[in-house]
Amino acid sequence: MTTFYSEFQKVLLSVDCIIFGFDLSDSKLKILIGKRNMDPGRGEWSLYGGFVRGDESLDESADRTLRELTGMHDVFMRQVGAFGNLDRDPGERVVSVAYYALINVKDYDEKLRQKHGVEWVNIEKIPQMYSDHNIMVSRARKLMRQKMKTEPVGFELLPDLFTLTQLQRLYEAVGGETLDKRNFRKRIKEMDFIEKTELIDKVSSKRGAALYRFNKKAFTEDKNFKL
Amino acid sequence: MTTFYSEFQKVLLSVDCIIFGFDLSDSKLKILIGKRNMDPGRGEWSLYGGFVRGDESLDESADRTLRELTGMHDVFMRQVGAFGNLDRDPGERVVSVAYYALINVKDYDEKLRQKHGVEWVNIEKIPQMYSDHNIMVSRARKLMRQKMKTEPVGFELLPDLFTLTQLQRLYEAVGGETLDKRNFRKRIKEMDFIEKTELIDKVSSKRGAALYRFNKKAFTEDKNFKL
DNA sequence: CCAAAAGTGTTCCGTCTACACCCATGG
DNA sequence: CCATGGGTGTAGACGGAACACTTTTGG
Repeated sequence: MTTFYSEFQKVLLSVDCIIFGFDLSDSKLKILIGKRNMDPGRGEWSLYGGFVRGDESLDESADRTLRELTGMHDVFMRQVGAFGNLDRDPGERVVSVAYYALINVKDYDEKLRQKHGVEWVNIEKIPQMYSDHNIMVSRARKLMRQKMKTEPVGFELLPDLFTLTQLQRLYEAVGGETLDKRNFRKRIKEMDFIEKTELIDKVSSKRGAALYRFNKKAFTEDKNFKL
Repeated sequence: MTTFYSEFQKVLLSVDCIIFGFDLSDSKLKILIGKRNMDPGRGEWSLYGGFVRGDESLDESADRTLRELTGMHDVFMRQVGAFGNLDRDPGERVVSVAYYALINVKDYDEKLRQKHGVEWVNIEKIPQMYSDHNIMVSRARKLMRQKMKTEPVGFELLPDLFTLTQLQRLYEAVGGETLDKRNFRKRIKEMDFIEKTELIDKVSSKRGAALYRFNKKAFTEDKNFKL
């Protein structure tokens, strides 16, 4: 390979994933973190991450890392940014590119989760983490909240079929404030791409709640979203 | 130095700067670009950039790069993101972190500009550029627009003293739509941190226009912005 | 029979938008 | 004296926020 820039120093590149999930049982937004099992920083809480290979783009590396952890593919992911302070890694210099992902918790194989030693932690109760990971999380959260408000990505955090109350609880968890039920439902009704099905969910309530579905196809043609 | 991760491949890191300026003479938003003077891609239009040194953080590297080009410091800069597609650099692999900056055009020494061979180009008329630089610009522009709407950073693009018409033209250029003069001024009047001075600008009009100033101190105490 | 969640409209208020004329001055 | 940009207020439309009761059914 031709080398044009040989006089410059190279650095190690890693990706770190902020994996958001929505816990339907307690209506809390959570992320996956675990105890670091390598030096430096062994034993500290940490995001799941890995090094970027020479044969993959940053996005591909993030995809692969997430797949390693969860076995899932075609997951909604967005870059948070690059983190490159000199002191961010006590060993040698590592620049890390953070990504956030939105996954449906129920699609995540519990076995895999345990194997990797990660757990779902309430976004409001994230412990002190390794290096700059807390900063990554707060930046990711801000971006994710912004995205959720302006684009229909919240459905990535829910099952294919969901009740309106579940959807509302999700938006409440993300926005950090309770919402008015009637106003919320009024807005939903105006979005044709959120379709009511004939199915009834009898788990979460005695009376039963209508199940809804996000029609991605209908959205691309439609295009008006605001929550 | 202790080496923890020696088995992983390292990559070259660069920063690229999207430098926004507002041209008061034609009320257009512009960025600084030049013809690339190194291989690969010699002669193609390109953002100004440079490689990250081993002894500086990413933010510091972006600062330094901007200072090299403009001689300016304490400039408003924000990271756009990391760009790391495999094919983005025809030579060897280079991952680039893009930053955007907002500068007051008149603070930029014309001699320095010519020395570096860069010019101000209307944001609406950016030519095809080297590698993924066009993508960087469009991403930067989106972030910058968002920032301008929600935080008082537009003043970075103007002289310390400015007329309301200049401010309005700036927001029109950024938003891509003309604004109503009376509504615009009404909003300004509600922001106490935009202070009217006793000074009159006689350059841009015969009658003369009041000059305003952004009071940064008053803002941090105040905190309500919406344009 | 009652606890618990689902479902459903209307009114009010504040915000945003549209809109037109007089003023001051340099040339 | 007129062309040019500076400066000012109001009314109507619209969208967002507040708000309470009935329904269904499992236990």
